[in-house]
Amino acid sequence: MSNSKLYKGSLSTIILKLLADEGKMYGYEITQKVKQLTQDELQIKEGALYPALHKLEADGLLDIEVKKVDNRLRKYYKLTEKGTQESIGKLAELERYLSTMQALLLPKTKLSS
Amino acid sequence: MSNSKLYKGSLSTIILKLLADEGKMYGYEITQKVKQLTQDELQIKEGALYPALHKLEADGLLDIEVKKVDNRLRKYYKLTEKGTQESIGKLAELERYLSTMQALLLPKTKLSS
DNA sequence: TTTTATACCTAAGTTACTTATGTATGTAAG
DNA sequence: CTTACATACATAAGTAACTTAGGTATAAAA
Repeated sequence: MSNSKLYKGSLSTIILKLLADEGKMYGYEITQKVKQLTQDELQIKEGALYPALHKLEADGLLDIEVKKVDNRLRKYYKLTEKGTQESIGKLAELERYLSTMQALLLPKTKLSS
Repeated sequence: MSNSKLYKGSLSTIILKLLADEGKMYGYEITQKVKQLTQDELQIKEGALYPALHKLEADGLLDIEVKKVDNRLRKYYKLTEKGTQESIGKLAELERYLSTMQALLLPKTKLSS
């Protein structure tokens, strides 16, 4: 993948899912976590990530907590209650999409008419 | 789904896959086949389909054969040799994407740290 | 005769990315 | 010691791939 445009539309869902799992994360950490979980297959670009985080925050799905670690700034994000609700819905939608795509790809790979 | 933008980037792969399965299809038939295979979950819009077909043809992946059935025009598309090759690659890429996404969604749904 | 289905088409608008840049600190390498 | 790489944030401009909205035309159903 890496440069495949296939994941378009799923970035915010990925972010919400990671935050639901990890509690709180900062931007750079998210990019590294995604790389790790996907074995470098999916590289979240900073130019995509930060605007996405800002939008999720503006929509009231995320809260920010700024910390200074090693004299470097970190902006930790965590889900609001609304964000938790939204993450559930978005995850369900993404999972439905994935199985829909599976259904599209399977026929004739097997033995159907 | 229906209106979800999640499938962005996968339309041409879907077209190639269907043609690999069915041999030849016309545009309208493709929209109906996708609806049927996905139980109305995924609705290919004509505004997306026809430009995609034209592009695939321009790229030398599809051949056209025009037929008149019931006094109505049909443009049947089928894979060229190049199109067959491309469909294999695109399908592999899409399948890799799907399992990558699965990998992203699984952790913490289970019992991992 | 109006709607629905079949069958094609394109232009304009939108969205969500990529690419390219920029700032700033800390660490490793040469 | 200075250059490159990693960490950590950010935005602006460009692009791709859709959606929306319109158009033409025939046939069947209401």
